[in-house]
Amino acid sequence: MLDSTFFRINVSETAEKLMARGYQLDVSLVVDLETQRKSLQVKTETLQAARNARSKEIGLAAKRGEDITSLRAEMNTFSAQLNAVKAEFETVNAKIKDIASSVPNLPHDSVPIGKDEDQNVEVSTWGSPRKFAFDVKDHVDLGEALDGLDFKSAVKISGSRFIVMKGQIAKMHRALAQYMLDLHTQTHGYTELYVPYLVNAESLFGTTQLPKFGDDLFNTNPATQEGIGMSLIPTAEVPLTNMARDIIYDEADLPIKMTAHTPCFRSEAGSYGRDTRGLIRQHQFDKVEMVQFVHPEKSFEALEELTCHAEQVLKNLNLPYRKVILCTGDMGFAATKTYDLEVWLPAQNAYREISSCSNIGDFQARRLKARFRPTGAKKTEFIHTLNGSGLAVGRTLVAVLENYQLEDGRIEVPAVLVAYMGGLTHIG
RNA sequence: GGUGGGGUGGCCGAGUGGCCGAAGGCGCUCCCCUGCUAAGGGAGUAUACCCUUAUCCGGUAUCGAGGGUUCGAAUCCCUCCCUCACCGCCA
Repeated sequence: MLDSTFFRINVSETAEKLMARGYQLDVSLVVDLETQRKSLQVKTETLQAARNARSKEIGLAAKRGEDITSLRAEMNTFSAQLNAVKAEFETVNAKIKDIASSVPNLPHDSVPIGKDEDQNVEVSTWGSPRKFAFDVKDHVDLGEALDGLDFKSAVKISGSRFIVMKGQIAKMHRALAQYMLDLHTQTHGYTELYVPYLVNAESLFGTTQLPKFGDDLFNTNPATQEGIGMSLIPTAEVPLTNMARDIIYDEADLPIKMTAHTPCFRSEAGSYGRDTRGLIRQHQFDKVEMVQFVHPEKSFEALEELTCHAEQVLKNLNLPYRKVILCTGDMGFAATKTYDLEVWLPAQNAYREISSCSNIGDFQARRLKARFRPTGAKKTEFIHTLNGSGLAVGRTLVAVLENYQLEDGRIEVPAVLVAYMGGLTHIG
């Protein structure tokens, strides 16, 4: 959610920036509603002040034993008037909130203008794709041959876009997550959290999955009269970032760095037919997520740092990757700036997204009421939130299988994982 | 799942219709006093929004959430959420 002053004072500038993202803001509507809101609020509060004063008088009169029936009657008509104005005020407010919560964040000035992913800009590449002296297999063929990936059983049990992993491949999947957590907690300074996988609607609103992106979620049955049950988390960003909801931190508490390994559940509505083969796009996948709460002046610095933490995993696994900065048209709803890390997949002969690291600025914090008090200051300020995958575990497994495959179909275990695999150096 | 008790400021805790944004205590901040320490005295100490060039002042809202009754609700009524205790069940 953007600050309301963006809609009052800098409307045209705001609209222009949103245009770069492909969002058209109805400027005159916004200005009109804001003007109405302002005058209705003043009106309402003035009437409320009058009502409070009169009520007090009635109380005193009654105490003196005076007759108050006429005063009461007078107040009844007054209240009717107040309620009418109040209702109008609330209607306008609701409209503004609707608009405000569907407007995406403003891109940072350093973000390239562009329409879609084709206009993303490569920042750097690391490592060079290995040359294979044989025909490479993709992770599906490799995993099935090793009896480690069982798509058939998953379809039977749940449906498409699910996986059953077995044996050493299941173990490697676990090893990858463990390794990532250890790296982030032991050398990158994150605190490990274990969090709920089912979250309520307030949390989803706070991290901006709601109200716009509810279709991407798996929901439990409506549990309340409002019809909103709990939802399976699409990413650990939701529980982690909501840790800050309704909190006022001391300035000295910042930065706060958290990581968690969780499954993620996505309905993948609207991606029918894309990545239908293999583990790339699943309804359920594991991810190690990093989240930071930082001082507003430090958030872009923190984005660089957080992205490096994700890169470090790829480097330590010796997986070639490239880093791209997303253009305005390809960024997520809440982000001010996003780096994607794309890992090399030999079988696809392409780089594929394996991590996405974003600075959200104060966009989530405003919804979350996540604030800090600058040392010595009276007023609170919104913190900035950041999140990034470090990394998507399933896709990392894919990358390891494909990049570490041997001609005979066995998989070499990356050096840093050997200890996590009980000393095993090869699978198969 | 059953029965009963609760949700009030950073924390504890008083408050059953107006004088309550809220006593008192703790904590914290500042000041005074005191060789040091300890003790003592005084003042201050929620959040958001509105008004305001800004500050001060002032206004509005918030006592778990939402709705209702009333001229007026922390206080009465309804619904929901959370929590504690005991019982049952149980990874």
